[in-house]
Amino acid sequence: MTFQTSHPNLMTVLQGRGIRATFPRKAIAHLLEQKQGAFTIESLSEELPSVGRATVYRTVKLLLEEGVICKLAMMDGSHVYSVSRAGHHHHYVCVKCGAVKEFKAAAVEQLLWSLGANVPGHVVDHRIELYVACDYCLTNGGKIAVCSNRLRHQCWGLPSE
Amino acid sequence: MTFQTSHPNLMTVLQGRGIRATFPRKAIAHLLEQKQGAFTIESLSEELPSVGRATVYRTVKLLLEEGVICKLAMMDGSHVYSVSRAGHHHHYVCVKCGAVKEFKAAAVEQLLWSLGANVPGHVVDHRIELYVACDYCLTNGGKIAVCSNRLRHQCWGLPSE
DNA sequence: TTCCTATTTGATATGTTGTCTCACCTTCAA
DNA sequence: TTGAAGGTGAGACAACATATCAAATAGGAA
Repeated sequence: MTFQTSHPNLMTVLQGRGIRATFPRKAIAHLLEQKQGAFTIESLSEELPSVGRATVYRTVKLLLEEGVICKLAMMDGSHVYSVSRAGHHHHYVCVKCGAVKEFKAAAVEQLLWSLGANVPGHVVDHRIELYVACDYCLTNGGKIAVCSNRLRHQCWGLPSE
Repeated sequence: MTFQTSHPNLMTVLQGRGIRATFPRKAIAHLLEQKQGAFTIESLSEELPSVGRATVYRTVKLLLEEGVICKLAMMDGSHVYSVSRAGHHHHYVCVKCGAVKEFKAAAVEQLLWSLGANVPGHVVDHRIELYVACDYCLTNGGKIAVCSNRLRHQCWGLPSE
């Protein structure tokens, strides 16, 4: 398993791909460079009141398409975003404080590949998320709540007969 | 990998858990027993015009809490539901026709367990979804579209430095 | 069977999240 | 410096989901 934290200047990377460096984009890119955990579009919008809501949505969509941020599904189905600092990777998310960490694990890809071989059809993509209670939250009683009611059961089936 | 298809009478199971057998619930349970693939709340609502929309939402929520259906995240972040026919399991979803199949794979659980051991904190839950183009869609050119624009890249990071 | 009450329902209001439109503004190459 | 292509903000609109509340119902008690 590998963790990555460093990343180059976002706006420079985007300009290199032919994307115009407008004021809102620079502001968002600058903000994202400092983000450690997960964020929502609304939180971005609140932090940048001078940027229109529609533009925040548009820019986040652009950044997703460019692969510099990731969209994560929380346990309750809501979404958060996080800056993508590695190549293809997966996430673990603290269900209490919203902290997101990336991990890469060759074993995961290997396993998915072998699962894919058993699936009738052609595997196009996959999604893996680990939901955790992080060390900080465990030792602090989970007080830094961001996403309180996200801890819910899903996919516990009927007893098969 | 194991596939499961049979399931007991839904409403009976729910009654056994102290849930009242009202007309709308019976209607929804009956419909779900016949569902093979994924469905949305709107589609359920259309199939049951005599049941109020709010009640469909409420009942789906109830069934989720009871674990008899699963909520699946599609690649574009939208949601579909499917009847949960096994115990803990994962899904593969056809991104063209929306067909959903469950699978169980001990290897997955084993791997996730070992990943969890490397994660700082306590793993609470996980989510795995495989997105596929199913056999039917591959041989039929994917014409039975349900979820057309769901085939999109996610989580392709910046080159790490 | 009838009655009673807690639960459930449907209609509708409201909230949340995201997209669309369009007049105006900005970027950046020539 | 200039002009065209592209981007922006405000607000309308759309899709999806929850809250409210009077009326209806399920199902146990009598």
